[in-house]
Amino acid sequence: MFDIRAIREDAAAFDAGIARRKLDPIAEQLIEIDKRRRDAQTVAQELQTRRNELSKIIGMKKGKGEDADAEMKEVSDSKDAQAAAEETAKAAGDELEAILCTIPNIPAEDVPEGEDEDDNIELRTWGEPKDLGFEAKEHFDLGEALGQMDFETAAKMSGARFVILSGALARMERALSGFMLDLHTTENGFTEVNPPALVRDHALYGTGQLPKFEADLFKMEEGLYLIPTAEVPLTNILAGELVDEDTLPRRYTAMTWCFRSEAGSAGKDTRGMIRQHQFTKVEMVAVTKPEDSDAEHERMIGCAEEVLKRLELPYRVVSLCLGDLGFSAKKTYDIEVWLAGQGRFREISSVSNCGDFQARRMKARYRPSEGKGTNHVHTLNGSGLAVGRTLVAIMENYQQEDGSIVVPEVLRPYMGGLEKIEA
RNA sequence: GGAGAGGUGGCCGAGUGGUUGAAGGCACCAGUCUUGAAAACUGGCAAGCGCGCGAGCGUUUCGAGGGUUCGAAUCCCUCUCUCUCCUCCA
Repeated sequence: MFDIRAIREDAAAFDAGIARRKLDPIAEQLIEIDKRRRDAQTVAQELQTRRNELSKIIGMKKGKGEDADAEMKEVSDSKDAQAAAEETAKAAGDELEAILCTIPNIPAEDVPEGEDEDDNIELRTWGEPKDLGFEAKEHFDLGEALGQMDFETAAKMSGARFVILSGALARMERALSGFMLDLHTTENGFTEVNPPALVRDHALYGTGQLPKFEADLFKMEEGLYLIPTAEVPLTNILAGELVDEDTLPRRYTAMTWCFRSEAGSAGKDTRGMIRQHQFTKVEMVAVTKPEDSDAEHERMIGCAEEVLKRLELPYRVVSLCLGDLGFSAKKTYDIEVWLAGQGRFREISSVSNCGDFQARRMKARYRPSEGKGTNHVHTLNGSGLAVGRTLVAIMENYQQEDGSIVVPEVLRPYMGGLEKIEA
């Protein structure tokens, strides 16, 4: 969401900003609607001022037992005009918001040009894909051979894009969640949160999933939505709040299930665990002062990378190009992990700085220690990491020729000392 | 699912039609006092929007939206959210 006053002050900059999102100029139209709103509001306010004066006079006169018919007539005569002005102002305001809330965030200056993920810029790589010395298998072949990953039985009860993990693989998913949460809470300064997985529409509006992306969500008959990411409940902790500056930054982490209908992704990654309707993710959310969000962004991507370093999984970090940038983000780094079975890097984390875009939508503000007034906070979110995909990465990179999976060192304490997963 | 009670400022909490933007308290800021701090005392302290170059002026806001009235936090209606009890349930 954007500040209409900022658009008024520099319409060209706004249009140039959304042009990078391939959107046509719209500032002029917005300013025209806003002008209508303000003009009507001014008229309504002037009429109200007069009405307030008259009311006081009427009150005084009646108190003294005097006649106030003239004043009362003037008030009733102005009513229609005032109501009309108020109606015009409200309609224009609604119209303005309806447009503004569908415009994506303006990209940061250093977001690279580009159409799609092929144009993302690689910033760095870490680790070297191991030469296994045999032909690597994909995770679903490994998992099914182990008898611990069952798509067919899951489909029987839930349909496509679900999986049943069992035995050591199920335990490894749990181990990964625990490992990640422990890292973020004990070393990275995040507070662990166990939030609701069902949220109201306004929470999704606040983070930007609604109103444009309802098709990607699962909606309950009762009106609640299943969260597509813990970003929604974690960021909404500050919704509607006005907090003191010295309580920032806030850093939250949570392990939750995420639910996505992925309506637009039919045909992609139909096999395996890469793209599921339900998956586990450890999420990080930070809320900062505006001047701190860029540094927080770098910090957060580092927190996510640390997970992969400790798991000794090769990865690379890319900066998303304009065409690949999400709705609410002004800048996003993705981490792509090496998948030996696929022989390529695949997204395992996405870390975004949303600036004040979400904060405006959810009215999350802070009161500066010095100076007057209030400011909107900045919000950031990032996966740390997608647990299911991390499991996939471990299986493919740690696989042995006999189909067994070596358990990464750091996970062994979480798995009762288990060193290798075998059929 | 059934019954009831409520939504007031950053927080708590008074307030049933006429200087109530709203008592009081907490928090916060400034000052007095103090070697310093605490305590005590004094004063200050809402947000949004509009108009104005500006000091500033105006307007709105007591969950949301309608209504009654010259005038509504206060009365009426609808909606929404929260809480309590019963029922049910992990």
